[in-house]
Amino acid sequence: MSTGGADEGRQAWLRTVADDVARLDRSSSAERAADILRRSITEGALPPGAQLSEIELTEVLEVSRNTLREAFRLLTHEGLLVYKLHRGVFVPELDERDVIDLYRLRRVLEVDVVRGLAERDPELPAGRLEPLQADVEAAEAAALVDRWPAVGTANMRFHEHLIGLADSTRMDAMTGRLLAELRLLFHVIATPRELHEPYIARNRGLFELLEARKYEQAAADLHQYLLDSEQGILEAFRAR
Amino acid sequence: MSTGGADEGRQAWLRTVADDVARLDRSSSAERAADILRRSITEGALPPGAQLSEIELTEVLEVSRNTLREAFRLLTHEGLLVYKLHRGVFVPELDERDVIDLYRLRRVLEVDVVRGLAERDPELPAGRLEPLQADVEAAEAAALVDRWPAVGTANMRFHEHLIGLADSTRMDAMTGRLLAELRLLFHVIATPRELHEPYIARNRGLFELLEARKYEQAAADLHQYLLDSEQGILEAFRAR
DNA sequence: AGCGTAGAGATTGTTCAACAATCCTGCAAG
DNA sequence: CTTGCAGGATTGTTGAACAATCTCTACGCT
Repeated sequence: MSTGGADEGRQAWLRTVADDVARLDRSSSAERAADILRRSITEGALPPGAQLSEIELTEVLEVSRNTLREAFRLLTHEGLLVYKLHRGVFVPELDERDVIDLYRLRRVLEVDVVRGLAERDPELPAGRLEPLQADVEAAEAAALVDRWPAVGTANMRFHEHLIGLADSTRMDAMTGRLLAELRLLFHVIATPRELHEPYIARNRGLFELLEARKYEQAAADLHQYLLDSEQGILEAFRAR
Repeated sequence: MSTGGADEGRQAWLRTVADDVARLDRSSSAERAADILRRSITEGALPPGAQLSEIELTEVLEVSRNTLREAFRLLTHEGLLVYKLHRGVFVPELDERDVIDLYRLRRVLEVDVVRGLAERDPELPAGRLEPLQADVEAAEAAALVDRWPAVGTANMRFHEHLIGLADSTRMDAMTGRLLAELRLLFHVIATPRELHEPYIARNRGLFELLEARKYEQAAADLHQYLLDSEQGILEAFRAR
């Protein structure tokens, strides 16, 4: 086995392998069950307000009740399910106050991340923006073939990667939760095109501002962007 | 039964009762076990890095393994425990990067809350600051009798109530988690007095600024406050 | 008819005991 | 010094059982 290569290169290699191992290991029946349920919920198969019966799901997912309940707990703490004591678990029904709450946090966190980039610009390695670019292009490609839910997913991933630039595990965790709840909101909206289309171009604009290192303007744009997005969802909500 | 009283008063009364019921109903065994463990951890009986054996704890807490594992999950999502697959649960060992990460988030959230108070000042009902005042006084009283851990608890509660002013359930949840992790950090620090004492007066100062509705200055003070606090913890950390 | 109540049936909350899968330890071999 | 292999201990998962609670229906009362 070659011991060659700079220390830096070797560590990066090891880290990559460690990540892969962690991803494989991440089995655990409960988490696998949670993955399936998470997708069902975020993709709208389980509508808000729906109850998840334990007995039915143990049969479908082929896990025991105890394991299933552990999966429920996982999703509960992500905000994708709510427990009602002695009555079961339900897909939460979010209302306008939740929209406002979610967007308030999104604005605080995302704008701060972008603003913070200015200070640590020098230490940002090249290629750090590549995931953002990929998301922008994925959204544009999906729009060309009228796959609006896919556009929405790509747009969300854009924001996830944007937060990722901060290198803060806790921000990543919070954002994951916030965006999961946001996805919940999207399903009560009838017109996904009107909802997502305007933000394809805005994401590209944001990306180009970041690439040009105009962080302050990017932060200002993002702030307005999120205000507009919030308004759009609130209107769709009131018109439902 | 009297139906008298203003609507406002009646609602407050109902809410109080509802809270009590919820507290009694509080789904029991798993959460009771979690409560005990939470206290053991936040009070330092279980040091960072310690492993929690399932068998031992089922005997001590007198619950089944499944229930205990549910309690573990609860605490895991509060950040007070970490799971290592097939190896067990451990009290997390936080390092300097975690301190920086935690304080970055605290600054973002708390400063934003205070700044946001300016806009919604008119709709803030009177007496909203009372919990903060109580916390300040509790800290001062505890300091007089040299109970520094109690001072730390009161100071934390001050920040919890500060965030509470935003009326954001999600911010409350995040703050709960952040402060729980912070408490974890305190136990690797040998000198609780030096750690907490300076912030008794600063909390009072902050409270008085809020009372005087000088929100902008309060926000600026809080920002510096959190920077100083972060620095203090980092120094204690490096000197350990 | 309207209202409150009792009871049956279904669902969730919790426990227990057992087995499977994985990790850690110590030791022997190369 | 590293590698490979038992053996023992711990965690992961299951299924069944029972208790507690909720929902719904049917009944009786005013």
